[in-house]
Amino acid sequence: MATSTVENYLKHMLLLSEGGEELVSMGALAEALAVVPGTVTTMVKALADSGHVEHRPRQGVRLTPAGRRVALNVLRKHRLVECFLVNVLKMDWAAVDTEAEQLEHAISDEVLDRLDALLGHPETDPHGDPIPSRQGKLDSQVYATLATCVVEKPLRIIRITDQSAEFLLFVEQNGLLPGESVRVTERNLASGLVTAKKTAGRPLALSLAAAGKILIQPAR
Amino acid sequence: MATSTVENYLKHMLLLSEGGEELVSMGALAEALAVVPGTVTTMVKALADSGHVEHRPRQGVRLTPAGRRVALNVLRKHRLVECFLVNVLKMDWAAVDTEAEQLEHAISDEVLDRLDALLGHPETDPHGDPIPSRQGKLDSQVYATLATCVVEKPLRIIRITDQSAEFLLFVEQNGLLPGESVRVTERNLASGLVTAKKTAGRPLALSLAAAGKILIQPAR
DNA sequence: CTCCTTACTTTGATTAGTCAAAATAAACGT
DNA sequence: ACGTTTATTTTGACTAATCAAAGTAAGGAG
Ligand SMILES: [Mn+2]
Ligand SMILES: [Mn+2]
Ligand SMILES: [Mn+2]
Ligand SMILES: [Mn+2]
Repeated sequence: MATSTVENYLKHMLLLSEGGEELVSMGALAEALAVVPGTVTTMVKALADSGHVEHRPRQGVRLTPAGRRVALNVLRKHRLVECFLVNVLKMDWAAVDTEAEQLEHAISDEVLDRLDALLGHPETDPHGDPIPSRQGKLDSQVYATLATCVVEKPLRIIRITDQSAEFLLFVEQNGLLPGESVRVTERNLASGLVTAKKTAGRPLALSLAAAGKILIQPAR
Repeated sequence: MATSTVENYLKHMLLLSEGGEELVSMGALAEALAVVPGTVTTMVKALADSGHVEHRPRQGVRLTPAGRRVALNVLRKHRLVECFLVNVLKMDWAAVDTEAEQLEHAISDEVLDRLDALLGHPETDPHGDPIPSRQGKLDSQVYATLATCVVEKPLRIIRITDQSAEFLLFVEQNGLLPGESVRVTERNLASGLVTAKKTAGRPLALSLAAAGKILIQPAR
């Protein structure tokens, strides 16, 4: 069995390569895993030996099909656990990522399947992040964000791509949860400010950086 | 935070001293944890340094109040998780011990509290094992067993003190679950056989060793 | 009392995962 | 093209947890 350290390495590689086939840089991986770069080099060489990754020295690293399989399974556990914590245990959506970070390594495939059934086979977690299917298919659709969308068109919020408790709390308190309707009333590149407005609410100012973490779709 | 290894050592010390204040032998701990005795000696000395246990060289080891506190919290997690797996996820009661062995180290106190509420604050797990209270109180009542009880009196099954899947499966298939009514029709010390009979069922033969793992109470 | 058995402890080695700091390679700017 | 910056790799050391095997202490059996 893969240790939880190995599972974390593989999962973060998957997240950092977001669908595509690009190489993940050692630095980015070190940053994501909160370890020093030398540690990543060492671990990646071990993961290459065990056939989970392909290591291109001084360029980066890429998951093999075997490594991707493991990573998808861990990510599926992570996101289904988040669903469980929010929908069944009624926990705060800002707190569940930390919990799931541990639980993703502790639940068996058997428990995973039963959780999935209990929850009614959800396709996204509470943050709108897509849940890999049991067969290992992961939705990789690319969405616009509040920083890139057209102004004044009605939008639907799809996903929040920042798991930090602070940001999620901010999003929640301003009613920008996945599923909500919103539109951008103004975007000023010079000041770096975006103004968003819910159908029945006062305008809300966001930095471009923050707006870029809120994925949207044109309202149907 | 205590590592999961430390949590396992402390939990098993608690289980091996069953309520009382007796010293736990190093050999028994090694057996329970499936490690060699030398490993236990080393770990116990470290646990003594961290104030979790008191080590009497060549005699045994005992939990300090601090160590007992940790152990009770882990045991509470273990048994509540078992309840969840059986009552909510409908898993087989013979399989949940293995699952809980991992999960007991991965769930936070916050999740623990919410699970407890979801399950309606149960007092025992699916095997009849008492669940330590949030305040650290553990029921230490001593029960008779099918090997020690009086013959022909009506009994109620309270608890099964063997977590092995084989034994639990056997118990389940013969309807000896906690809560069921039963009586001992015969006990032969020479042959080491006990015969038990449910109100509406044919007689069942058990070894004294097996009968001793089934705790009972006189039916009310 | 002496020897033996048994449980326990010690010692030395191993594996997984990590960091600090030095070494190296590639890219980059002038 | 040359020196500089930056990312990556290497090296040496450390912690937690483990085992194998050798050493030691106590408690009987005679
Ligand atoms: Mn994790
Ligand atoms: Mn999420
Ligand atoms: Mn455990
Ligand atoms: Mn149990």
